[in-house]
Amino acid sequence: MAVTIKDVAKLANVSISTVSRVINDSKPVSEEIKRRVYKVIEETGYVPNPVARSLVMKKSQLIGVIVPNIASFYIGEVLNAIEEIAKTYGYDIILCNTYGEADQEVRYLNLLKSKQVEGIIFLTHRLIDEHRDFFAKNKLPIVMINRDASDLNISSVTVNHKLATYELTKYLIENGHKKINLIRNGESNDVFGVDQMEGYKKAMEEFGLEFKEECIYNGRFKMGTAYDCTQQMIDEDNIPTGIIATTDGMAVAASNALRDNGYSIPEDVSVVGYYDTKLNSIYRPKLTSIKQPIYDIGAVATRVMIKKIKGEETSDNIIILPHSLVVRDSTRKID
Amino acid sequence: MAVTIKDVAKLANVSISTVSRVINDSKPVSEEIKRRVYKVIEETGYVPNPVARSLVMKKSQLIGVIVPNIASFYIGEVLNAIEEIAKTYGYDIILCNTYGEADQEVRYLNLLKSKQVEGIIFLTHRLIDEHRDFFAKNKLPIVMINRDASDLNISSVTVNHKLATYELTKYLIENGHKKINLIRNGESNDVFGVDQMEGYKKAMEEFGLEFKEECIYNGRFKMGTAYDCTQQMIDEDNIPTGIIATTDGMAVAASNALRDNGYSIPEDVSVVGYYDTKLNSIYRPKLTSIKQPIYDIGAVATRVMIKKIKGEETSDNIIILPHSLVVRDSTRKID
DNA sequence: TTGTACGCGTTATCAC
DNA sequence: GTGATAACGCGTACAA
Repeated sequence: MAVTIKDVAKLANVSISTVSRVINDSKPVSEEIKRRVYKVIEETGYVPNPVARSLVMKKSQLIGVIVPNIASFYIGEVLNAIEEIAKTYGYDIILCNTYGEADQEVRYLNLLKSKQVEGIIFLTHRLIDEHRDFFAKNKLPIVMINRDASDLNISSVTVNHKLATYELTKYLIENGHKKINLIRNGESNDVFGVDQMEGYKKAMEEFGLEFKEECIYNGRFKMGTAYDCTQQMIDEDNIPTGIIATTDGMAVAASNALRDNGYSIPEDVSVVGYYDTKLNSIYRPKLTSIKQPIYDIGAVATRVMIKKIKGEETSDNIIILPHSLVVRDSTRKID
Repeated sequence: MAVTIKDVAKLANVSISTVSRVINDSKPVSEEIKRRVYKVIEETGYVPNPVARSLVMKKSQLIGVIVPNIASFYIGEVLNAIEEIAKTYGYDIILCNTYGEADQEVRYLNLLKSKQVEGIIFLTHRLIDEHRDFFAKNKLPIVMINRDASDLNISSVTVNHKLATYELTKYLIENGHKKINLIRNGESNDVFGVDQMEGYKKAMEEFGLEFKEECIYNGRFKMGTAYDCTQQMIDEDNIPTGIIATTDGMAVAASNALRDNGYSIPEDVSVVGYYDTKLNSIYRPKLTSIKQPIYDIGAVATRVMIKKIKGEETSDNIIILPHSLVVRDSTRKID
């Protein structure tokens, strides 16, 4: 059996409350007794039981994190940040992986709540009614990553996806591209896919290029879907001079599909990615992409979360972090 | 305030104990009362408080997981598996990231213990005395991944790294390679690096090739270190016909270093990886590598953990999962 | 400054 | 079959 506060009290010849005061520094205790208690704690190796503490304090020092897929460079890096910052503030994280399934997410929201987590950091693009129900019914602090949720009165940390996609499209246009296909995330209820399309559309129209539905391909955050979309372009004889993909991974998949069909990047087709993950130090040609402060996104989200837990008013409901266009070797100027 | 068992009892006009019996199905309760209780639970949305439950049961339904870096394809995939299987059995996981620092690992071992986790899945290669101390002093169920720890009487799930590296080396030798450099993990206290060297050495000697110290380069599980090692080979004019890297990522980095110096893969140098992560669907040329059942490693480890938690005797202290050599485009036969 | 006693939400032991 | 009641380990009014 582990040593409890009771044992410490007995050994130090003081009351339980005094021990509690010493370890929490909650009320003044005479130096002598303090020393005595510390000595016993030292000797016995006493560690307060966080479960009992949680029960009475109604605080668990736990933050729930819901993500769609751990095995992604982007999410892994975000998790690195969340975990690191949370630990700094004495919080631990409970990890929930959903494979992007909305009902799974809702289940985890409820499960985490029942586990008494003090807040939930939520990484998803799609929001369904059950999500909204949960948010409405529970005043649990929530921070969304990569998804503006200010309409739900939920804090979020993200970059401006619409603007970023606009810049990406604009860059291609300014480099002579006229036929540009977009592989976006086409899942229903997904604002990310909508943002991308709007950014793309805005740039096209701004430069007097026609927006065509058939240039929009719907993928699903999986490399395979981008490969298939690209194969479809080829099969449909709808090959553009530039392809904008939803993620770096999907840009890579698109590139590989092109290559497997005998096309060269960027000689035949320019391809751009998104997120600028570590993938870019791996794949050749290096991808032109939108660089995002991935670690910072996780770090800022966690700091906002901790502020909310502590009841401090957070100034903004949405924090937009800066992004930048990084031009590398997967794109070229055409005439 | 959340509704408690007390509220349910009152509303259903029964005692607390009866409610407890109903929700846990621990003792017979008359059908009628059961129905009444269920009805109240339904109406109030009552959910048992796991914290209170943990306190009395001394069980937290929590499994701690310690990993060196979340943002790695290998670890991400292992985590996917751990999370999925754990959830299946009603366990949640608390994630701890160490960046491979041993003292950080020890700190987390203690922290997790104090958090009342029921077991710890531990992914590391290096073991120092403080680790052993912890294992000796605590009878908490531990499962090690990727690291034989049977000497510490700790269960582990891994592949046979020595054999795998032997096979990799043998494959190169059989394809005419005589000068083969190994970029291994050279951190102190790391058995993985030792296994690799032994496997490499065994193959070399078996085929009558001299084992030379200067063919061993010490990296550290980071792509950058493999890049540097390779650059060093070039600078030292110690360029082999084949390079064996510690991980796929490091193989890619080595390849990129070679390319940046004007060498082609596999024309000038054959490069092989290890782990066969998703990287291999990305990088070109596709890497020859050792394929491992990554997801299964995590899944099996979690199942073993749950068995240990439940006190079921696990037959083996070490579970070796199969690996296989996958030949792709980064290696070639030479004369 | 210190100690007593209660409560947090459950489960489990005992009576009935 | 059902209901009090004592734990579980801790924080905290309240009293001293």
